[in-house]
Order: sequence, then C-alpha cells, then structure tokens
Amino acid sequence: MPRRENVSMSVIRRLPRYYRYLHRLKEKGVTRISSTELSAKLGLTASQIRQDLNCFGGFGQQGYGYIVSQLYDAIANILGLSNGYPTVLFGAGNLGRAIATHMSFRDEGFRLIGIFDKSPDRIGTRLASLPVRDVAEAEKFCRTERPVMAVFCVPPEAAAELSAMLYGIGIRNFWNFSHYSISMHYPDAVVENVHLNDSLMTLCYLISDKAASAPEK
Amino acid sequence: MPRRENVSMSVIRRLPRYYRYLHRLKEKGVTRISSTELSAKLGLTASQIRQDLNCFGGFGQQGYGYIVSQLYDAIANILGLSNGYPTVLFGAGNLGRAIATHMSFRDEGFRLIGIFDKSPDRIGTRLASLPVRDVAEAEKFCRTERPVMAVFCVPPEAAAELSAMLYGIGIRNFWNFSHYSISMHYPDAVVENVHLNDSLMTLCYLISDKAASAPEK
DNA sequence: TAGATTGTTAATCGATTAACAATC
DNA sequence: TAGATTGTTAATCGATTAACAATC
Repeated sequence: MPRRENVSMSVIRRLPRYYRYLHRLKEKGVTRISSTELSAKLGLTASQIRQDLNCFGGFGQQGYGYIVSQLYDAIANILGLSNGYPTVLFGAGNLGRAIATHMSFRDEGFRLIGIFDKSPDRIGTRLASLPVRDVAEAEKFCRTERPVMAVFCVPPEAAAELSAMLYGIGIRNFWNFSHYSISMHYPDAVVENVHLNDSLMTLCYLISDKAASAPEK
Repeated sequence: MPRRENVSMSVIRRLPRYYRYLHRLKEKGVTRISSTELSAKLGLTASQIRQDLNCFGGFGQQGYGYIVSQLYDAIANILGLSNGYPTVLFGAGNLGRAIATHMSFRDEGFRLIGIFDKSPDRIGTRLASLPVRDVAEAEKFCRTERPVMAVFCVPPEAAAELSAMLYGIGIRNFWNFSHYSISMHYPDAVVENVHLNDSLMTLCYLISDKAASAPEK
C-alpha cells in the first residue's frame, strides 16, 4: 500500500461505501468494474473515485478497469478490517443492546470482549454471547484484557467518568454515542462520534427548508 | 429569518451542535456569549461561527455578543424543531426499539405516531407508548394518518419495498438506518442516512492508520 | 468616548471536477 | 494497432480563515 499521507476524512468516509458496493458486486458474480460504472451506481464522479483510490495506490488497469475481488480485498486491507481490535461496550440499555447484537463487530475490524452496565437488572444477563458485567469491575477487566477500543452507549456523565478511567489505563479509541465530547478532553484520542439526535435535527431542518422553498400547492 | 439561500450541509450539520451547547449554557444560567468563547468550547474558529449564523440572519450585537436564550430560540426556529412532523417507524428489532425509546422525537421536530413490524412476536407489544402494528396495515394507516417522515430500522430488502409503497402514497422524508439507497431510487426524497457499519469501519481505519504512522515503541 | 465584538468582505486553503497523456 | 480506461496533473469550485470596518 504505497502513498497514503494525510488522506482527508472525506475520502476515508467514502471507503466503506465502496467496500459495501463491491461486496454486492462480488455476490452478483461481477468480476470487473470501471470507475465510470461505479460512479453511476454510487452517485459520484468517476474522477473522484479514481482520485480517492489513488490515495492508497494504483489498483486498476488502464484500458480495463478494476478487478472487483482485488479492489474489495485492497479496501478491506486499507480499512484494517482484519485487525479484530478487542472492544468493550458500556451501557446495555436499548441502544447498547442494539449495537451489541446488530453489529457484526468482527466484519468491521473489531472483536467484542466485554459488556458493562451499572443497573442490577441488567448485570448477569447475556447479550451477544457475553455476560453483562458490573461496570465496577470494568477497570480490573480492562487492565487484564487490554481492549483497544471502547463503545459508549451511556449518558454523558457516565461517559465523562468512563473516559477518564479508560484513558488513564491507556485506551485511546472510542466509538461515542453519548453527547460527552471525548476529543475536547483528550485531544490525542481517536473518536468516532455518532450523534443520533443531531442527525434527526438535521433531517428536521431539511424537511422544514424544503417546505419553505416550495411554498405553493 | 432573512438570508438562507443554499446553505451548505457543513453549516447545517453544525447547527445541532450549537443548539446543544446553548442548551447547556442556558441550564448553567449563562446569559451572554461571544463567538470567541463559543468557538473555544466547540473547537471551531470564531470566524466560522459568525459566518454560519449569518447564513440565517444577524443574531448578535456588536460589542456585546449573543444573548444565549435568544440564539437558542433562533436556532430551534431555523431547524424547525416545533414542527412535530408526524412520523412512522418500521422495524421493532433491537435498533428500532432503541430509536423509539431513546429518542425524544418531540424535542427534535417529530412526533412518533406509528410503529410497524412484520414479526408476530412483536406485533401487539407496546413500545414508546404505542402499539407495534402489523406492517401489512401500514399502507392503510399511512393513508389515513398521513405521516410526513418514515424511519427505517429494517433490512435493505424491506426498506426497498417500504420506500416504494411510502413514496407511492406521497411520503418524501426518510431517516434511513438501512443500507438501501433511497436517494438513488427516489431523487426528490429527503433522506438522512445513518450507517453505523460505515461509522465503525471508519473508526477501524483511523485506529489502523494511527498505529501505522506511529510505529516505534 | 473607548473597548469589544459583530457582520461582512477578501484571502487562503482544500476538495472536487475536468482533461489528457500513459498504457493495458 | 485501435479502443478503453486508468493514473495524474491542472482548473474549478466551495468552504474555512483572516481581516477589518461598522456599531453597540
């Protein structure tokens, strides 16, 4: 994998889309695809796709295009999906349960090894083939099991406490569903935020705006 | 609300963050804030914040700053949060349940009026003070209740079917957690996608990339 | 009035698109 | 060889940052 110097977030966020689409193509038995075909299917420009891929190396063949399975594997490799980073999840409420069961962490580069909650009702139950543990045991567990990433499906106050503890024992990567701003407090942490409320408000804006700009009828 | 012509998505996606932070300030009893203070707290530049807000009008006062409650209300108004758009949700699995219970749709511009699932185990149960209905009744329900937005917490095949049906009866707005590409099939639909798998893969890239660029030790 | 901070214009930076030479 | 399509450079477009005049 040559090149790859400060690739922009815009490019990185498109990689999973390429990856998903190539997966479908593979399933359909398509072996070869050109940037033009890809662009039509994904609603991007061919130029952009070639530009994006060339951040990481030349995966195509002039006059021919890209070999689907080869490009698919290359992107999996770029994303690091075979790493299986050991992961702990905090919060076994509705969202935590959805994340734990819905996500096949394994296919996306992670391996769920521990789930924690503070509620006695939940502690001891099983979820995604794992026991839900008392969050009080989390520090001890993490010191021995050494997870690399933590998922936060907890309220902001809990996220504040937990990130302090986890940062303290060396965890630097977070998938954050809470509204606590981890990156603000730990600038060297790698944080991927998912703010569902923000997403919903954005949609509300778009709907309201459309209604405002198309007033008649 | 003056101005507002083709405001960019980058600006729109920052509005909920401003809104959330202003909410916290209000709670803390802060009445006044300058763009410089705001920028420090949010990790943006003061310039950007002023630029963003001025897409919608002049909410500040020279030499003074912004009145917290006034700006808060203005943003709520810009986002259209008081619209209470009637909304239906499809899929009462783990994710659907999380969305239905976790989200206070009301605070974010929507009003959940119907939940649908195809599984007999789930039909008839209650969720977020609503009965889970048979998806077979969805069309009839929507024809009479006229929801404005639909949430998809279903697999892609179901999303394909449902979007055809819903588009057919006039629904044009979607909060899409599935990997079915609504906008590709219905270009005039307003779609907010949430792709959790993509988010996770992006995080995997960032972790792998960090590891690669800081090799020693 | 003096100090502060906005609103807004101009400069910079980065990302996307277009074009085309290289080459399979 | 001719046709096709990449890799890559150059041109355009848009978003962010800087600067400063307006004004509270």
